[in-house]
Amino acid sequence: MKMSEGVEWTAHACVLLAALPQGTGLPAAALAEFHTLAPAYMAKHMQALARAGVVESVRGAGGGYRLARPAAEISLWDIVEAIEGSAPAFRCTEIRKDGPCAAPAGSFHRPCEIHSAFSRAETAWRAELKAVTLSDIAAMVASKMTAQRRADMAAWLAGKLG
Amino acid sequence: MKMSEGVEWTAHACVLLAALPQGTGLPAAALAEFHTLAPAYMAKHMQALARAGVVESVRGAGGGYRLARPAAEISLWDIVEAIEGSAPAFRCTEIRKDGPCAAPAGSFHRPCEIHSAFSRAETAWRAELKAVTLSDIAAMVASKMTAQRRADMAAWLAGKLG
DNA sequence: GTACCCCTACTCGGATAGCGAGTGTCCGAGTCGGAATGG
DNA sequence: CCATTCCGACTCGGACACTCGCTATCCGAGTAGGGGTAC
Repeated sequence: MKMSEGVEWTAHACVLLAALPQGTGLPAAALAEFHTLAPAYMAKHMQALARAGVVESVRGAGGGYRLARPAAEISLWDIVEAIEGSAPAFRCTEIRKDGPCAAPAGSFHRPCEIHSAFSRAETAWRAELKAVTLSDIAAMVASKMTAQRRADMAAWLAGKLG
Repeated sequence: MKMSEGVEWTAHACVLLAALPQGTGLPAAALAEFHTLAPAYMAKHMQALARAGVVESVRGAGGGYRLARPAAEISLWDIVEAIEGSAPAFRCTEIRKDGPCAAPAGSFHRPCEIHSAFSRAETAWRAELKAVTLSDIAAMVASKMTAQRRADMAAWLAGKLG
């Protein structure tokens, strides 16, 4: 029951993208460099985000990834879904339909009580993630940022955006 | 991001134990047989529940597993924690402390915004699971059970508890 | 001077190894119950 | 008939292979941008 490391990587990368001027992006190598992460592996995760429609990819010189829609319309759940998929963590295999006391398949009240309890829990979990958008996080991060770090970022971005 | 199959297995097994007369139990082999599951693997999972204090084990002839406390005091979260451990699914590795724009380690507002958002989501998830007890599930299952199945179960249990 | 073409460099995308956690099984340690035995 | 002892069977517990998915990497496909050339 552990989440892929890629979720953390891409979440931070998307927050960085959200801080950029509208319409601009960064290549995967730069997104990895910003947090000192393995470039090839970061590239793989960004592909997943592109497939899911969270970011758009631009090939060729000066290309890279940029958010596919405004940061206020991208939630943490969108990122989790892109990396991990939308399948629930708890998979009900309906084991109650087998065994010496099993009733005929159609006679059960479905879904089973255990399954529905876990479904409720996951729905609550997803609701919390859907309530947090990239713009929320970017705003909070920006409000806590020191002037020094803000200057460092501006200088670094200037070198990347050319 | 998928949960161990053992959670489903042991959850159903515990509901069965909750339906038994107070103080009585069943061996792991019987718990597996009831849902046609691999006996050895079920035994392994029941060991985890015993280590976590959710069930008590009794060795020797006529022994087996029984709930360590009343069914109303055992939640689904207790079972998940026993099988999966209590570590959160999202592990923050603090990647923000590295990179060309990283500030000194102590200067960050902690925890990071992404981390706290995932923590809130997992807290909500756990709260839902903690709100559901074995007695809740057992009561719902019992209320939906047909007379035929109730008789089958009584006969099967008589053969096991014999 | 301008328009066109080509070529280089850059970036994404998918295909390919490596590794660790979950999956699945088995055999030894420990214990209870009952049968056999002697008083 | 009853108490004691011993034996057998049963059950848990941990140690041992195996599989699958996440981790990590590299190379090919495709494209933008700039320099060169012809008009």
